[in-house]
Amino acid sequence: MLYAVVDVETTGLKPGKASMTEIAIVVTDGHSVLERWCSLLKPTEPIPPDIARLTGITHEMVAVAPDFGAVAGRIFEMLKDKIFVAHHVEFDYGFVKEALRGQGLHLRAERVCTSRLFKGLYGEKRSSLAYICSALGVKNERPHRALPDALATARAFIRMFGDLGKRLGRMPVAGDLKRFRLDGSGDELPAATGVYYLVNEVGTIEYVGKAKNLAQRVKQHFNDTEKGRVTSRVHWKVTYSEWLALIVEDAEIQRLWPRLNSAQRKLPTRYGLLSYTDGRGNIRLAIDKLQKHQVALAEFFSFQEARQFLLSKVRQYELNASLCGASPDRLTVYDEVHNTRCKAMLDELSTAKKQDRDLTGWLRLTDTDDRVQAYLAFYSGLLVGYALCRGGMPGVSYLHRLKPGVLTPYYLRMIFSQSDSKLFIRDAQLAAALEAL
DNA sequence: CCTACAGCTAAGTGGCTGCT
DNA sequence: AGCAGCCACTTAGCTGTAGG
Repeated sequence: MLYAVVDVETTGLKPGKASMTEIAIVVTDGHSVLERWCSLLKPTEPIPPDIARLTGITHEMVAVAPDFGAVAGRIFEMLKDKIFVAHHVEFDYGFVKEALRGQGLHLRAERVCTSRLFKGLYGEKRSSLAYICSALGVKNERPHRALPDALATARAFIRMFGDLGKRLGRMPVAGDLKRFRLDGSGDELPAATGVYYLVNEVGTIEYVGKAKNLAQRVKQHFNDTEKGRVTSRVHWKVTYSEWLALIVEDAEIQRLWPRLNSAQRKLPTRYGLLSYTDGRGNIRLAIDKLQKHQVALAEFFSFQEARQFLLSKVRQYELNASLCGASPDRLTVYDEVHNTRCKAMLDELSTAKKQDRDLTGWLRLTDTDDRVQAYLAFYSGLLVGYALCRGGMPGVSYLHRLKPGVLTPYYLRMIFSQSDSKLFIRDAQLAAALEAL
C-alpha cells in the first residue's frame, strides 16, 4: 500500500470559502520517498495579507499559476488508491476533496493524520508540525510552503511508521494505522442511532456499545483508553430507534461477551414481586431479589422499577400499604378488604402473564423518524428479534434474530409501559415461521 | 424492610489547540 | 477568522453494600 502525503497552502481555513494557493504530494511506501510533486495554484479569491506573510505566497506568484482544473486530473491520479496522509488531515483532505468535486472527480480515500499518529504513538500532548519535526529529528527547510511541509510530514511519517514496526515487532501494514485514525469512519459511520462493535486486529469483538449518534460516539472511544488502543475496525448497525439500540446492544453483549463490556458481562439482577400469607391471614406483597431461575408475579430489572410498579398497584387497587412493604407502619390486624382487593390484583397479574405467553407478533417502536419503522418480534412473549422497514407491514423476511433466551432487558418493560397496546400486531405467519426453525 | 452512600458507566459540556 | 479533535469535567442513572 502506498501513502500520499499531502500539504496544501490556502487563502483561509474553510473549504468552499477559501481556496488553495499551493499543493504538494509526496508518495511513500512507509520506508522511503518514492515520488514528489508540487504546484502553485491560482486561487479563486485574493490572498489575505496575514496569510501571504505566513506562507510567503503572494498574489504575483500565483497570478501565472495554473487553475486547479488544469492539474485536477493529475492530482486525482496521484491520490486515488492511496492512503491520504497529512498533518491535521481533515484540513488538507477537505480542501482537496472539495476542489476535486468541483471538477466532477470524487475522491474517497482512507486518511491518516500525522498529528494524531504522533500523539497516539508517543503519548505527547503537543503536536504541531514544527514540534513533531523537532521531536523526531526531521528538518524542515521552509515551513509553511507546501513541498517542504509535505516532505517534512512524509519524513516524520516514515519515522513513526518505523517506530510502529518496532513496537509491533513486524512490518506495519495499512491496517495498523487505523487505530490512529480518528476519522477512520468519517465517511462511513453515519450520524445515526444504532449499535457499534469495536473489533481488534485479529477480528475479535472487544466492545459493543449503543449510540444516539454513531459517528460522534465512536470517536470518543479513540481518545486514549484501552478501547482506542485495541480497536482496528468498527462495525455498526443502524437501528433508527434508541430503544431498539438498547435492546440490540444488550442482546449482543449477552451473545458475544466482549472483553471490554465488563460492566455488563454479569447477568442483570432481577427483582420480583412476591406474595405470601402472613400469620394473621393477610396477603402480603414484597419485592425481593430473585434467584437465577426463580419466577415471580412480575419481574423487573431494578428495585426502583419494581417499587414503582408495586406502588401503582397499591394506588390502583387501594390496597393496604402496610401489608405491601410500602409503608413503615406495622399492621397486625386482619384486613379482609385488602385481601379481596389483593386477590383481584393477583388475578389480573396472572391473566396478564397468560396473555404474555400468547404474545406472538410485532411491536412497533415509536421513537423513530417517519422514514423507517422499527419493530420488535415476539414469540410466546419472548423477544426473538427485530425488523426495520420502510412503509408496509413487517414480515418474516425482514426479521433479524436476536439470541433467544436472553433475559428481557428492563427497557423492554419500559417500552411496553409506554406503548399503546394498539401498536402490537399479532402475526400467525411469524409464529409458523419461528416454529419451523 | 429501608435508606444512605460510594462507585461505575454512558453521555454531554466547555475550553484549548492546530490547520492557513 | 471556522472547524474538528481532544481532554478533563460534570451529570444522570443504576448497582451493590452496609447498617439501622
